[in-house]
Amino acid sequence: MSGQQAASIERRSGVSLWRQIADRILQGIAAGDFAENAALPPEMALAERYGVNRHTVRSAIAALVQEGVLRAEQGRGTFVLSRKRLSYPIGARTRFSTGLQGQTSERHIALLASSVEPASRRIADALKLARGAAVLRLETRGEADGHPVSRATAWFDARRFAGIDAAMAETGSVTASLRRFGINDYLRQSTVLSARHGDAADLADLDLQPGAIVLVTVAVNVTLDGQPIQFSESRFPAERVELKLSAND
Amino acid sequence: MSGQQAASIERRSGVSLWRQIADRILQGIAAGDFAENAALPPEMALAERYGVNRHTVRSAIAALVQEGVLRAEQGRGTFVLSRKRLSYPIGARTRFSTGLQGQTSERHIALLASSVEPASRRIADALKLARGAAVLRLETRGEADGHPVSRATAWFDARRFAGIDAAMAETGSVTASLRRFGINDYLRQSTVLSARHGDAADLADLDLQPGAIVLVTVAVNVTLDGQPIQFSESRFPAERVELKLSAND
DNA sequence: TATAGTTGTCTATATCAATAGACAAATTTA
DNA sequence: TAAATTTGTCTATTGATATAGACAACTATA
Repeated sequence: MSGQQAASIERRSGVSLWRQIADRILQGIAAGDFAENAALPPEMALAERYGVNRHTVRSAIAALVQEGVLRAEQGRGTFVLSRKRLSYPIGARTRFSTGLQGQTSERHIALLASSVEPASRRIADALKLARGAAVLRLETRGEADGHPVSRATAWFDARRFAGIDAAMAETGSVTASLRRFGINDYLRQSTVLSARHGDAADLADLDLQPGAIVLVTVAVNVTLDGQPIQFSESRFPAERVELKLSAND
Repeated sequence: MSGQQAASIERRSGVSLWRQIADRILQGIAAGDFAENAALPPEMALAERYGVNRHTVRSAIAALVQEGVLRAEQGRGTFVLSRKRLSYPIGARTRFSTGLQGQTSERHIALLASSVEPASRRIADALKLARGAAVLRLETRGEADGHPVSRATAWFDARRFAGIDAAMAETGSVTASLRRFGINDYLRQSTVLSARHGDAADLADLDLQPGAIVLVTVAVNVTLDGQPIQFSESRFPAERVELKLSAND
């Protein structure tokens, strides 16, 4: 809960104090401890609150200014720029574009790369294919109002969905692409969720700073009669996206 | 996906190289790149793989030995101790004990603290109470086979559920405690998921090292006719728990 | 227009993090 | 037994991190 954070700065943890303080400030903004568009407490006050030197606080602030979270103005103060976290709904009918409707004015899926490869055991099992069967792998990035909000790797049966990469590149939508293959509706069969630090590729693709956290979902989509059609792993930047799980639908 | 991690060690990120490499090794274990009970590659090989000095790898390994993830034996190698991630199911009927059945031999919820407080706007809204109405806050820790797997803060209507703290302390179960108040079944209405670095209190309660990631769920439970009875925020250690979202029930 | 409060810049010092090289100690293999 | 492999320990050097203090530059306010 907000306000519950005690003196939680850890030394000798392998994470520098300025990065820990930057993370705490981010949390504070997310929790509402630091209001948007308002001034942060002065550097000296923050230094006392966290039990560190003013210069250490300055390093944290400099990093957040660099990330576009804060704006510092000499003589006036340091201000919180407004940036709401997107709420990405996950349920039986999880759709990228539909899910973010109302929160963004524009969104689409960009195809970064695609390739055909033999199915690993994990993927073959999920798609109910023979091990080693050809699968089409799509590397995609979800973008909303020009900002990356997801980075996904998806696998399809290469025989059944030959050319879905071209469809994705053209339409920018999984739903629209599947429709070209006669699939007008599909359901999410399973979702497994975890979190970790983003790796270099994720950080680059999602425009994140080193140390940023990504939410990871591993999901299987099926047709209405339960036939698996898509296996995917998606990474979401935790600082910009939260996942809203819908119990029903 | 596993094996896809490139040279993702970032310098000058505020996160030390040895901590990043320790995290990478943890990921590698989770992803199956490093098999359990088997030897890790030699320190020199890891140093080359990650593009750092052998001593830096040694620092990472030392940290993981300290955390109980690895065991190093002079002359033989460094070995991965077995520790599977628990898979915690989240769905319409999310139950702590039932959900972990089959994965652990023993599990219960320990009551750390409880207090009565006026409902904040967020809690009043979720529980459909008047703002400032008395709510009972329970601080709990979920434990499985003696290891902490969750840390939750839950709020109940203090009038309707007076004494549920004592019931929790006695039964170690939310489901059993609610039964004493005439509630034999309940559903999860909503779950919102996010992730962050654990704060000091979380780290202490969940027995985590600084820098560890926690998965955070904010959920509302309701009776079968839709009456909200519980609002809760739970923190799960990402290195030990994954969340399995069930589409249906 | 002073004055107080705030961010920005500079110097200096101590500790941590990372690299480099050498060799010891223990284990496995030929 | 000898050689090769692997972890453990030591010294030394460099750069990043953190602390400390002083003062400049800028803004808002009395």
